[in-house]
Amino acid sequence: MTDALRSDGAAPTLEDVARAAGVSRATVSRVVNGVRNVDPAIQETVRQAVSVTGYTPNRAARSLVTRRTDAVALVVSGTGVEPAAGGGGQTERPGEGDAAGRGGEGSFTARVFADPFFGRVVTGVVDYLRPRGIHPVLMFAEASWARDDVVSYLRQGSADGALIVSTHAEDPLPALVAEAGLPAVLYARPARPARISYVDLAHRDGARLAAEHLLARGCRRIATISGPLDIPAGADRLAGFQETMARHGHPYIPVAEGGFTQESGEAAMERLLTAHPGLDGVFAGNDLMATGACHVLREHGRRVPEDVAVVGFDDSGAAAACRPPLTTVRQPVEDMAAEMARLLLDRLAEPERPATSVIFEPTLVVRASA
Amino acid sequence: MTDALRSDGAAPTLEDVARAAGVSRATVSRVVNGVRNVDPAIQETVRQAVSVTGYTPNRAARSLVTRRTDAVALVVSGTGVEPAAGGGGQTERPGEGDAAGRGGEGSFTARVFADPFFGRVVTGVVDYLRPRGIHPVLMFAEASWARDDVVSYLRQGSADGALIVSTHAEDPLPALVAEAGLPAVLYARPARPARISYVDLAHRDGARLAAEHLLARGCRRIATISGPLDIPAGADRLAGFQETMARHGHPYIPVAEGGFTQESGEAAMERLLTAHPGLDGVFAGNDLMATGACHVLREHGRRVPEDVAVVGFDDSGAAAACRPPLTTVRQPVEDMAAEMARLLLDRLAEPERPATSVIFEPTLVVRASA
DNA sequence: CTGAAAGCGCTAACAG
DNA sequence: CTGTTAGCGCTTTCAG
Repeated sequence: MTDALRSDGAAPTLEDVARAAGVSRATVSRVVNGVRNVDPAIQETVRQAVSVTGYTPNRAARSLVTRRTDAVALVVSGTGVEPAAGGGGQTERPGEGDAAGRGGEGSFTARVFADPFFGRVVTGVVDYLRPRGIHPVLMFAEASWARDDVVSYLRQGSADGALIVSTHAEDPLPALVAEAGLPAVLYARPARPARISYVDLAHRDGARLAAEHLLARGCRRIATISGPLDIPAGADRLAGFQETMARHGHPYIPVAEGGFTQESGEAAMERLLTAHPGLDGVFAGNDLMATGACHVLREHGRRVPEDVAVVGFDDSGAAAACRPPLTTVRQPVEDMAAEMARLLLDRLAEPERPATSVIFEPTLVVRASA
Repeated sequence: MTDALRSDGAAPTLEDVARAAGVSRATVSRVVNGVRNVDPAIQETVRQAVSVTGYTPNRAARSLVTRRTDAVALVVSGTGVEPAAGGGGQTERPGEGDAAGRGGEGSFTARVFADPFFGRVVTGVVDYLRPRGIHPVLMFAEASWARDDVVSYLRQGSADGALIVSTHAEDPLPALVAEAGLPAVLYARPARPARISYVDLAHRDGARLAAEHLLARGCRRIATISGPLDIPAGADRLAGFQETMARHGHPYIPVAEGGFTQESGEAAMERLLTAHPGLDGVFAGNDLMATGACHVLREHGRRVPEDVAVVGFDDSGAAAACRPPLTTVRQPVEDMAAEMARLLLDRLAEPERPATSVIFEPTLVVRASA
């Protein structure tokens, strides 16, 4: 277990082990890689030599010949968490100076992790990849230069493929990656179909669940706080909700658009309450906004769920942390992320495999808020 | 910009570019790497050839000779977020089967990201590393096998060094890495000093700020919800708080230990309230627990801050999201994480540089809760 | 079943 | 300033 047998400080190589074991590099390579057809006795000798020398295979050297890195890029792409600034994220690349790139509250990465959603994606991906010896490299692609980084990173062979969380419809990354023929899987259906696998949630079905629950509960003056409408998840949840409500005789539903943040949920709830003081039910596009709605409702003297019932979406940690705990539509993010990883690994093992998509069904989780 | 000039599907190599430009590989390498001493005219020719062939340097090949990967491991180590199970995280490595390692609510990775703290660390690290072309590889080291993975990952030269978030005092990883002589920087001072750099917060000073604020506000029946006492950050905050209170004539302070989660904060607050119904001030070891405390206080009819003042710690997103918004002690996590990254890069540039530590000073952020 | 030999694609002396 | 020449450490035919 020691790094002995080498005068210089350099790490021991196959050559060193071979010499120590009195065999050839090829043989050592075979036993290290568990290739069969090696005499058990020699196998043992080699193992000893490996442990005596403290040998560890050099990954760069191995990658060079196998053309595999056992790493995948986990990229968070234009997420719609971006501020409603003009342009389209085509900002300049930040300087390389000392003060540059220091993450204030406003940096893209900071905003990304402010939403529990991404932590769940990471969890699902990592838990699937880890037992398989694959390592995730974290990347963010909020601007043109960052997208180029992702593409060249993959083209350099620094990672075997990419897992892309791309919630924003206008995100150009999926197309870029697909055109370049790079192995990738998306979280969320791409705006324009491409030869690329993805996982997604049946958002409309989830919204239907929420609508039916509110209705079954006896709510009759229902409003909704939608997510950003330029994000498919936001738009689909709204559409599904309106659709179901219409089918049940409520063709018009007041809607206030939010930005998937608690703060925006609070603001939206304020607007809704001002315009419709008598409402008795609210469906929010995600749990963060639902939490904000609860706060505002209480501040205005409304009891939840007695006076106003509230249903969220996602079943993130925020749902259970809310007071009262939120009734919400569960999006199995961890499972979806794991599936995304599985699809990528399948594709890597079998490059010709056609692109596929897996759509998950949401479920209603009833807690105290509705 | 096209991948032309190569009959087979293989990626173009330096050789291809050299041929296209009518120069040697060495020259192409020079211009690609921006080495001076290359005739401007030839430089231009080469650049053209690069773009015509669609050349991208192969990272494995480059790493093999430079012995650099431009990647660092970002590892979350035994964090004390672990359940209070016996043993010491020496559990078996999970199977490699299909069902194994699928991240339920209970997996280590899931628990890690349930705390906003880690997202902030990632933010700080990524924002510092990105402009410098370094990529973070996410790793978790909650058990013995996982720690070995980290060590061998580094020894394989898969990453140039490690950024280790190790909050738990008993965590063996810092020592393992230090002994192996691998470049690394810690977030939080190691239990036993080692030749390894770290960043940390002056926890006691932060607790002092909280105590003084509560006192200045007029609170006289003060209690505290501490973090896990086997985590230095938890113990130090408690010690600092008690110390300051004692100095101000309050030698005895009721304390309930929590686990840095909202839920544990709720339970602790219940206990405190039962034993000391008349309390008028609470200092919680972090914002999550403070949020839980606020919930329980309200449920018990106490107004915050009128009846009971609450001070949190960290100034994480939870502080602003809480109703009322939390007065809290700010830990500049993003800055600390960036500094951690800076220390590592310095060390990589100058291997002989001695280990250093940087201690950050907390500040009080006054909001509505106290 | 084992060894010899040929590279993978790139950088870095060292000559010229 | 540019080209030639060695490898970096490993896997993988191909012989034996």
